[in-house]
Amino acid sequence: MSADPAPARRTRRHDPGRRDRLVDTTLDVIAARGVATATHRAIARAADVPLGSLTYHFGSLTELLAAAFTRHVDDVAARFDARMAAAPDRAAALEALVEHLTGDLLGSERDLVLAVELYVAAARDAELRAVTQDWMSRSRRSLERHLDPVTAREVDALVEGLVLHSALSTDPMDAAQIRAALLRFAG
Amino acid sequence: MSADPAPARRTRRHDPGRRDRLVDTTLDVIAARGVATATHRAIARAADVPLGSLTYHFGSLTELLAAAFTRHVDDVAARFDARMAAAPDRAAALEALVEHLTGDLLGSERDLVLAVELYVAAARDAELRAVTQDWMSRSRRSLERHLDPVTAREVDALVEGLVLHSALSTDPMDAAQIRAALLRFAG
DNA sequence: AACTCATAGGAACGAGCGTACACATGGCCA
DNA sequence: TGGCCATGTGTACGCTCGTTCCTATGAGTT
Repeated sequence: MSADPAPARRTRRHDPGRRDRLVDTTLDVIAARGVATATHRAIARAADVPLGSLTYHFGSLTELLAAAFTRHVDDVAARFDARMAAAPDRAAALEALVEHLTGDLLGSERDLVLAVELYVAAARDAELRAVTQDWMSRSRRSLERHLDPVTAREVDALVEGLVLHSALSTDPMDAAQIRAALLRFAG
Repeated sequence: MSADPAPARRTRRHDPGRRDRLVDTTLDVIAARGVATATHRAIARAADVPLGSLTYHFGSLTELLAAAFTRHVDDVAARFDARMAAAPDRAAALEALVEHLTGDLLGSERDLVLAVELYVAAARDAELRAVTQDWMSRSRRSLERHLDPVTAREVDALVEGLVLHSALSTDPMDAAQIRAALLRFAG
């Protein structure tokens, strides 16, 4: 302990990509301790940049949070759509959906937490709600590659419930139970 | 404007039931503007009591929020269990579930908002997560009056998803669509 | 009537917050 | 080379917050 006080960094002027790294660090902070603790100061500390750097690159904290969640949603939605596009038929699409849900979303503590934190933030902030809605609609469009619109919508709601359930329950459903539920519903 | 400065209330000492009214007022504030705005000061203002009164009756803000959400969950869970108990068979139970969901929960802006705010708060607070888990398990037990445990669990997750969906979507499912989804799943 | 103590009331403290702003720096172009 | 200006930095302001603390009051008891 009591290490040298930041010796390496010094006059790191004109740091290209800092804005990008701030977005990444923001996601890290949200995933680690929740959107409520994602303050300018906490993010600045985690990214090892001065406080003023945040308000220089982002006009407000909400703008930064929106940028972070947008990046995350883009990432997850793209992965999901790739899975759906690669599925040759409806049965394969359902298996790919199970894989996405149990592997990508619920398998990664980080992705699960980020999803719930986004729900949380969106519940009260219109700008973040737009990000959530974008995610929902992209997810539904991916499902509609193989499912009819009505089913796609219902599956989407069920998926949201399973995510919430996994995050809040002490005794969450395992992969086999989730698979059974989805197949029962849409199989 | 510039009305008399609180003329009626004056030396309202020994106010019985104030603790209860504080819990109710807390729910009102949460429903109106979100759990993030439910501060000591906001609640005190809404209840027309001095700030110190809150910390006198509740050791901390979290304790007050937990008391408020507990009261709400008790209320909703009791209403739901009454519906389930009154249903003579499985088909009637499913109709009662639809009624509860579209009428009680989603039909009341207040109840819908409170449900989502509880999810939100529970995501980061262990004490409030216990309240959520209690709600989930009571809801599941009510469903098990007519559904097997596996189905009850899956229906519970779907209901959570439908609640979240209704709260966050610009284009939420209507009662008929929700009924169709539930019946398709468990009917 | 005197006493007591649970309840009520209001002010104050220290901390953390978003944001604004004045100043420093150095890459880039004339 | 010299100067401009986008970028980087550190400090400070004004605000709200949860909580603490001291004082006042009056209902119930003796």
